[in-house]
Amino acid sequence: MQRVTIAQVAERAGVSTATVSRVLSGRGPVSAGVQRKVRAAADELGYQVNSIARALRNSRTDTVGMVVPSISNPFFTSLVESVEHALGREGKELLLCDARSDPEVEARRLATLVARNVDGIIVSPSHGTLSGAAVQETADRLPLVQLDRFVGGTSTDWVGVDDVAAMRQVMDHLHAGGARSAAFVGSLLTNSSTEQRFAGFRRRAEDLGIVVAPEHVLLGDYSVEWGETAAARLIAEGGPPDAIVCADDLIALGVTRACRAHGVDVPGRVQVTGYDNIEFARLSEPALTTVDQPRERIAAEAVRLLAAAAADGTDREERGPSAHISLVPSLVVRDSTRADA
Amino acid sequence: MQRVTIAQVAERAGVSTATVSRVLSGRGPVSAGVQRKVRAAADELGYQVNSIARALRNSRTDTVGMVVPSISNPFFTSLVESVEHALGREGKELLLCDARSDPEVEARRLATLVARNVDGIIVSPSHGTLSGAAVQETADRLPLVQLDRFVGGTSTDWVGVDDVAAMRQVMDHLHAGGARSAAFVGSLLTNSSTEQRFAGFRRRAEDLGIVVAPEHVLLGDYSVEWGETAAARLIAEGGPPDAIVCADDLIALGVTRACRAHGVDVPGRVQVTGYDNIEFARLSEPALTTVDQPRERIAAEAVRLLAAAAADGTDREERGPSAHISLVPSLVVRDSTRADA
DNA sequence: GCCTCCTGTGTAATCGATTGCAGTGAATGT
DNA sequence: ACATTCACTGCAATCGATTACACAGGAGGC
Repeated sequence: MQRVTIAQVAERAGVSTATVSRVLSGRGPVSAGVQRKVRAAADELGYQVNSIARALRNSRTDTVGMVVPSISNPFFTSLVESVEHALGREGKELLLCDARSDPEVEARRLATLVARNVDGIIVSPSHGTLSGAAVQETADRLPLVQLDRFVGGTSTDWVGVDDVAAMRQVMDHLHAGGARSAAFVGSLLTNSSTEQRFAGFRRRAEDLGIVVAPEHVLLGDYSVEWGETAAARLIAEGGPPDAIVCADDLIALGVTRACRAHGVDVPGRVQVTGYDNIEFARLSEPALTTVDQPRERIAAEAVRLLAAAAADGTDREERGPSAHISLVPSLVVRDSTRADA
Repeated sequence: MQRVTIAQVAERAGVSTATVSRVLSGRGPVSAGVQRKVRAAADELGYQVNSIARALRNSRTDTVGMVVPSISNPFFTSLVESVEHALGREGKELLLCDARSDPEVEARRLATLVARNVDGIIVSPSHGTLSGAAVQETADRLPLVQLDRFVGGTSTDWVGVDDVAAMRQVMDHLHAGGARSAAFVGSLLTNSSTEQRFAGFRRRAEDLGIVVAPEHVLLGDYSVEWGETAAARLIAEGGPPDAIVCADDLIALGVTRACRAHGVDVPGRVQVTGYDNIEFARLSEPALTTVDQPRERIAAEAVRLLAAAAADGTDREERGPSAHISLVPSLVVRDSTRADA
C-alpha cells in the first residue's frame, strides 16, 4: 500500500504536478476541463495530501502544542477539551504534553514542540519561577500563550481569570454566611494560581475583618490527599475557623471529606469553598460552592491570540506588546456554604 | 530569528552537510576531530533538527495519534495519561483527538491522522458498529490498535480487559453479600464495553440464580445524569433489586447519589458497583466498589503492539494475524457493597 | 612496489508539495 | 494587421535532513 503522491495524480490526469497542486489547493487559474480531469484522477487514486511535505514547504504545520502540569487534574482536562474544540474549528490539531508538574520535564516538552515546528504553543506553566527560562526561550521562537497560570519575568500573552476578583466574591459570600475567621488551603506558592488566589483571599479578609491566624494558612499541593491532611490538621489543632477557602476543587473535596470523617458539619460548623468548578464539585456531598472558570472562553481567546500572533509576523520583535486577557469568573453557590447568617 | 539549519552548521564547521548529519545522528564514520568541530558549531548556533524535514525524508514522524470518545470521561483521561507516558519513554509524541462520541467526527479525525503521517494510531472506537468502516480503512493504511473498546468486523490488534471475567468477580462478590436480584445500568448496547459487561453480568447472574427482571436492564449513556435517572426509575417502580450493577463509575456515582437522595441506603438496602476505578470512585460517599483496569499495562501493551507493527512492515498484509490482548482486571471492594451476607 | 581494503569525506539525489518564472496561444484593443 | 494583455500550463527550484555512491588517501598484504 504505497501512498498516492501528487505525481501519480498528475500522470494519470496527463498534466504536470504544478497543475495538480493548483487544482487541489484552489490557488491559481486552471481551466474547468483540466480541473475535472485532475479531480477525477485524484478521486480514483484516493489521493490525500502528505501534510509533512506540505509543512516542510509551507513551514506551517497547522498543529498547536499544549503543555499542562497534569492531564489527570480534571480542570486541566476540561481546558484541554475546550482548546481541542476551539482548534478543531480552525482545522488545527492539538499536540498534547504532560509536564508532570516538573519544570524540567516541561522544558523538555517545550523544546520538543519547537523542534516539531508547531505553529504555536499553549502552556500552563508548572512553576511560578522555575518555568520561566524555558517559557521565555520558547516564546522567543514561537507564538506562545500562557493559560490560567503564568510565570513571572516573561513577556508573553496570557489568558486566565481574575483570581483576585474571584476571591473577593468568595469572601463576601462567606462573610454574608457569617464567617468571621477563615483558613486558606492551597499549594506551595510556586505557581501563580495559588499566589493570586491567596493574595485575593488575604486582602479581602482584611477588608472584611475576617481573622486569618498564621497557622491557618496551609500550603501543600493540588490534590484530594493534601486537602484531607490539611483539614485533619486544622481540626486537630484547636478546631477549624468558620470557613476554609481552598485554592482548587480537589483540595476542597479532600477538606469536606476529612470534615465529614471527623464529624465536623459542613456547612453548619465550617463553610468550605473550592475553585475551578470541576464536574465533581457538583457531585460531592455536600455539593461544593466554587468559582467557575469560563473555560470555553479562555480556550477561544487563547486560540485567537495564537492565530493573531502567527499572522503578525514570525519574529517576536515585530509583534506588539503582549496581551493579558483576564476574564471574570463567577461564583457558583452550592451546599458547602451558608446562604446567609 | 531564523531557524538554524544543518547547512549553517556545516559552513561554520567547514564541512559538508552530510558530515554534520552523520555526526548528529551518530550514523556513519566520522573522525574524532571533525566530530568535535561539528558539535561545537551546532552548540554555538543552537542547532535543533527540523523534525518535519526529517519526517519527510524518513517517512517516520515519531508521533502516535490517539482518538478517544471523550476527553472529559475520567477513565479515558487516565488512559490518555498512561499512553502519553508510555510513548514518552520511547521518544514519541501524542497527537490527541476527541471524537465526541460521534462516529462521523471520529472518522474525520482518523483521516486527519493518516494525512498527518502519524506512525500509528490508538483508538477507542465510539460505536460498536458505526465506527467499523473508518477503523478498518485506517487500519489498512497504518498500524492501529484498538484500546478498551473494540468494533466488530475488523481485524486489528486490540488491548483491553476481560469484561466477562470482571463481571464474574462482581457478581460473585454481590452474591456473597446476599444479593438475590440485580439490575444492570449501562449505555445503549452500541459499544463493546457495555455489550461485554452486560453479557458477563447476565451469564453469571444466571449461574448464581440471581434474578434479573427484564425492566431492570436500563440503557442510556455513560454519565452521572443517566445514573441518577436510572436509579430514580428503579426506585419509583416498586423498589430496586438487591444490587445495581453499573457499566461504569460515572453511572454508579449517579446511582448512589440518587439512592441517597431518595433515602435508599447503600449498601444496606441496595448494593452498587461501578467499573473503571476512576479516582472519584474512591472519594464518593459511600466509596464505590468497582473494577480496576490496569491502565498502565494496557497503555504499555498498546504502545508495544504499535512498535511491533511498525517494525514488521508497512503493508498490512505482511503483518501476522492480529493480536488480542486481554488483561485481567481486579475487583476493588469498598463501601457500596457488603462484604458478606 | 603494486594491489586491495578501509576510513573519512563530499556530491548530489531524494522525500512530496508548492510556487516563481517563463512560455504558449488566444482574445482584445487600436 | 499588429501589439498588448491575459488565462493557462509546465519547468524547475525550494523547504531541510538523510544517504547511496563516489572518491581520496593511508594502511596492510604479498
